[in-house]
Amino acid sequence: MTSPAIRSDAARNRGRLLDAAAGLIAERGSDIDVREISRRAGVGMGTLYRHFPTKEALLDAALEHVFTSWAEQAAAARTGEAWRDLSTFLGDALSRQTASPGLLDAYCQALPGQAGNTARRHCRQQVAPLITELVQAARQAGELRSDVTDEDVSLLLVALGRIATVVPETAWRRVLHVALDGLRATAATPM
Amino acid sequence: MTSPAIRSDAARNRGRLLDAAAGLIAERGSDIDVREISRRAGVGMGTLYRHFPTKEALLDAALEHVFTSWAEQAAAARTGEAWRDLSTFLGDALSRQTASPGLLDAYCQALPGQAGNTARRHCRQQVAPLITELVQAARQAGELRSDVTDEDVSLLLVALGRIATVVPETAWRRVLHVALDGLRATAATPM
DNA sequence: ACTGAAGCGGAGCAGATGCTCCGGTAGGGT
DNA sequence: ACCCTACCGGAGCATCTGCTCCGCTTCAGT
Repeated sequence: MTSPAIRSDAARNRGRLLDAAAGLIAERGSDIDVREISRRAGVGMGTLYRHFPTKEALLDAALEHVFTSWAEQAAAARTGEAWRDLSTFLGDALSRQTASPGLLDAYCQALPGQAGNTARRHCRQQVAPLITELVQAARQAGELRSDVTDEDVSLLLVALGRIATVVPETAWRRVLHVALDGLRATAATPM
Repeated sequence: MTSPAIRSDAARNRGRLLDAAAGLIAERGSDIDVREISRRAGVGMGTLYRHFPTKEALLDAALEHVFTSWAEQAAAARTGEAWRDLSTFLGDALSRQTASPGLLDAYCQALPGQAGNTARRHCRQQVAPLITELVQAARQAGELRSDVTDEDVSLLLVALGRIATVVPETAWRRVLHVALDGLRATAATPM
């Protein structure tokens, strides 16, 4: 019959490769040597390229896991208090970025208008709807200024992500605080 | 006599190398091939390495020019209206970044706490005093919130620099607007 | 057990990139 | 006009990195 029945070692190695790639992305961003990925996964290079047509494909697959769990945890953290939810979402996202520098890099590569890479775009779509919801809720609660879009918030997040990898947490939290104050309805100055 | 008297062709070639490097940094950031620099300068690789011990040294020298002229033009644009000066400084800096993606990258590499590279740090010091002045003036005028430091503003600039290279000007100007609103004394929420 | 096809490992290829070396060239003081 | 020396150019070296190739291994259906 047509029962391809994936071999057990193949499945195991595929998982190891994804874990290794995700770990390395977390530690050092998306600029990694394929040899290092395969070494960390405990497999050979041939195995890597049997499972993924290209290095980029592997990184995309690994990132998708990362983004999915980010979206899940962020959704679970919602309390219903709109403003609080929005600001903790941003703070948590930046914390996450501090711990794994590749995260918002990947998100940035998926911004509309960026060249190509549909897989990265798919990563972004794991989180984008959540941002839209948080923004809408905060706006309807009258706490977020009404002329701010979800894309503005996305961009703000990506921007802050750059400094989150570079300066200590106390420093970027100050800037986040300022940015949040700028997002408040009470601070609005005509665009 | 002790008249080293730099040869004319040497001086000319050194200038060409600096121009070529600055141009390429502007167009594509700091990740450039030495072969391309020397080709654009119309000289050979040997010439490049006669004048600069390393690629980094050449880039540092080229960036110093760029930063100097940035600082000069920004200082010349001051009007005395504190808030206006601060916000146009930020807008102009981001415009500059849009035109030459390597700019704030270099500035970012010179942030305190970053690893090494004294030359890059020297680049930052071309602009840092100006930021300090602008921040002090705006604060004394009572328009900038009092709990914000010049380093906060630097970080904000670097952060916004990331998106300035990636989305159209209308998009990053919106985010800048929000950030500026957050900097206003009237928007301040306790840190 | 048996067997054959899917899977595995890592040497090696091709191209990119920072830098060096050295035979030849040309500036500029005499 | 001459010559010495600083200077020039670019072939070539060493290294890195994404990817392929192919002989050997191991799973899983019988």
